Amino acid sequence: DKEKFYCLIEFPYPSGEGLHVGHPRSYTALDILARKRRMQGYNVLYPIGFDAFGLPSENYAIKTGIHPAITTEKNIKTFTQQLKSLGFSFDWERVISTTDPQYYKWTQWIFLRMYEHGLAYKTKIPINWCLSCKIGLANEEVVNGKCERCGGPVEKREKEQWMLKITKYADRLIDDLEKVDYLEKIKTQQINWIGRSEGAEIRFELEGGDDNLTVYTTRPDTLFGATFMVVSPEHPLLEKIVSSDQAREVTEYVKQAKRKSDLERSELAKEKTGVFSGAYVVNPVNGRKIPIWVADYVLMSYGTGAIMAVPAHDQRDYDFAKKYDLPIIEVVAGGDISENAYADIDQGVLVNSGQFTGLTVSQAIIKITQWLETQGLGQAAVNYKLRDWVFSRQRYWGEPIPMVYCDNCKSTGASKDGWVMVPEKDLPLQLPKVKNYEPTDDGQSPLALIEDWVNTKCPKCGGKARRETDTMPNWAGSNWYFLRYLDPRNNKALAGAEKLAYWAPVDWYNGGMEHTTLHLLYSRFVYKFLYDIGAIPQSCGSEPYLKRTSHGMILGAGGEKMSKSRGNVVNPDEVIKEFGADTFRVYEMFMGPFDQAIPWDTNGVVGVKRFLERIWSIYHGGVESVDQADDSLLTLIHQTIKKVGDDIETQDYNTAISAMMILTNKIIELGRFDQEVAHNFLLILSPFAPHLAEELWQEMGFKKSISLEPWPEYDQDLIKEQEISLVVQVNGKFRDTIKVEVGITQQQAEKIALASDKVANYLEGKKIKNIIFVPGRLINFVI
RNA sequence: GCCCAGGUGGUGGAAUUGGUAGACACGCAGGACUUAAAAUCCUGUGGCUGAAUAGGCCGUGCGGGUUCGAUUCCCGCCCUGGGCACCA
Repeated sequence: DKEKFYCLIEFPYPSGEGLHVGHPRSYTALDILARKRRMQGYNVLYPIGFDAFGLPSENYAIKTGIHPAITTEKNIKTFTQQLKSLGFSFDWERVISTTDPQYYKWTQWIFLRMYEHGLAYKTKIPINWCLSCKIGLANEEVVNGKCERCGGPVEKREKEQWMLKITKYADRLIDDLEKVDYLEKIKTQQINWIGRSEGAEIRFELEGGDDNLTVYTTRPDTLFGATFMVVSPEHPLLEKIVSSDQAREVTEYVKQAKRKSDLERSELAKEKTGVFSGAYVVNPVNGRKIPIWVADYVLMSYGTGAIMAVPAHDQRDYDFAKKYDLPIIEVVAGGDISENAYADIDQGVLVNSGQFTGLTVSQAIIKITQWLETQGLGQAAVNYKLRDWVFSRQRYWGEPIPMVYCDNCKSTGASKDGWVMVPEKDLPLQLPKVKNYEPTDDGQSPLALIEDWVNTKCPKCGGKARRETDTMPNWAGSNWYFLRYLDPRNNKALAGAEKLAYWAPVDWYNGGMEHTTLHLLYSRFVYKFLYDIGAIPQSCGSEPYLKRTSHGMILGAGGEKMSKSRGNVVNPDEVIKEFGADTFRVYEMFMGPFDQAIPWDTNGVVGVKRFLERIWSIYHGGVESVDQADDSLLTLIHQTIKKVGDDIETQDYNTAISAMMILTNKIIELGRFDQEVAHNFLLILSPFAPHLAEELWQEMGFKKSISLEPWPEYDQDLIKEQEISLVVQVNGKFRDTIKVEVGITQQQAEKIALASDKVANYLEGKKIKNIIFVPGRLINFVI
């Protein structure tokens, strides 16, 4: 009947390098919170697990021939031992690994439900293809447009991939942010990533052909200013419309674009490139003939892959028009288009726009869209930056996608596209053993070579069928892991309804800012889907995480990212061995503001070590233990209880520790303390330095663990200061402070302030024009 | 190029409904203890000036602005970190 509190950290990928000093930053922070919440009487869940599918294990297997499962098991053991040495209060009974078939059974189950609901589909999309290795590459493996393994050229190649329709949830992923308590910057990043925009789709007739070209624009009001059209090099109509005399040039340009990575395409943004296709469209509003260009700054993945270029009112179009000497027609007055495009939408009036001339931009957007609709030339449309999620990988070390392809079912119509689901009773579809972990020459996963696995019976018609050989990305398992913790051994469901109803959603989730747009968004999507199909009880609500905070990265000593190649990696085991687990924990919390990146500094660890040793000595006769210590210490301990408690809630761990250092220094300065101070200090210290606090607690004669004691309350009356020092300024410059009673009035303050010699010096012979009094803060004489 | 953060002493940082800039810690300097060193303890420590723990001036990335008063708010830049899919 205790109130539940579910706090969560992002579970680690158990890499071969072992625990990084960055991992414990987040784990310690929420361990402090978990311990405080337990002391406050909550039923706390603080679980840990391993996100163990992934590229590094697979690459290691390719290099050494050691099965990824073996590597993974070994790495998990190392991580477990390292995590345990830091004294985190994780629930070790609930440990999960995404590579466990009993776990990924449910990852596969979720995929099947998505397929059933039309959210999983196959389509052709471009992937990175290494021309010499003849395999598909992850973005991360493409470095400066070259293959990371062989250094050879990489190009884009179309490949059939499973996709998840996250775009269907785009609006809800934005709107529901109102229901949750995330750091504002996290919400902003997500909203910008989803990138909802409203505009119009407009059809342009191709000159001398039956086809038409549809563009998406957020500025339909500038339609009269469209002087050319740009299609992306991947546009499906391009081949058809290109004129014979431009064909060679266009083909060459498309080939070049294929070689460029997306990063390159964006880095070369300053100098725009493009070629004329030789074809024209007709502007529906004025019948003007408009040339069609091809340029790689237009992406097939956004909108329709084609834009109407309005150089007068879009800077990129402007640059392009200047470079290729294309006409620039002003249709919104208010700017100076001789220098730059005029893109302000809040002011400006239409010119050169026929019947729409004279309208404001916002009026024109509505009127022109309406006009397009009545003419059958286009309609209002919403677009998102967010794209559907590519869900398949041509890799071995991932969850097999539980789908079977059956020609027979396709021909009979039993399956529209030939794909048939593996029945739930056959899950988990286990990853078979292979001899070779390399993808095949034609870019298929290594699973494709295992004939007796690939060839199977169709679950629907019993005929010959072939299994899908792609596997899922590493995000598949990490999207829902927080639900499995609630019921980790359940083999009837991903988690039982009662357990879900009790524990879900997560109350506080902390993770890296780098996961804001991928993991965090993907997992919100998956959770919403599970909620929609009733796999999660209604009472849990439609958001997985009520609160989301983020920690900054820990960098190497020089402020650079820690990496093997830079040789600036700090091994947590060595720090723990030399300084102890509590020092390690407290240092990581003390080193700087929790949400910001910060360089590691071994010198700083020394200060924390001294702090903890001073505490030890206080409790070992270093100061006198008296019946009742000074009032000033009593005030300070209560102020510290408040400060530490508040700071844990706002994640200002560094100032909480600083407050405890101040308390320590005060006790040493006084040379004495009493039982009340001694007890309370250990209680508030215990979440930060659990080993030390527990040891001292036991030495004081307590039998029960300090972690089971209640969190101390502070006394409101005791923390109030009776006297304050009021700042006296003359013309805004600090001149003196005066000791005054808390509730002093302006008249009294003026009197005391004017009596000060220092102040009088500055006021002598001057006329006081104004006096500003801020109660409890300052008094300022303006002369 | 786009989105999100950040820039304060020798170093990590503290302080924001606008109100004493530099808490706490590291480092450094001086001292105590020691045969000596380490550890520990004490004192000092933003810069310039000054005999001064008297006073003065300067000082929170840069340039402007608002204000009695700006690290904090506004405008324009520069630099660093995280993310990226040129988002029309």
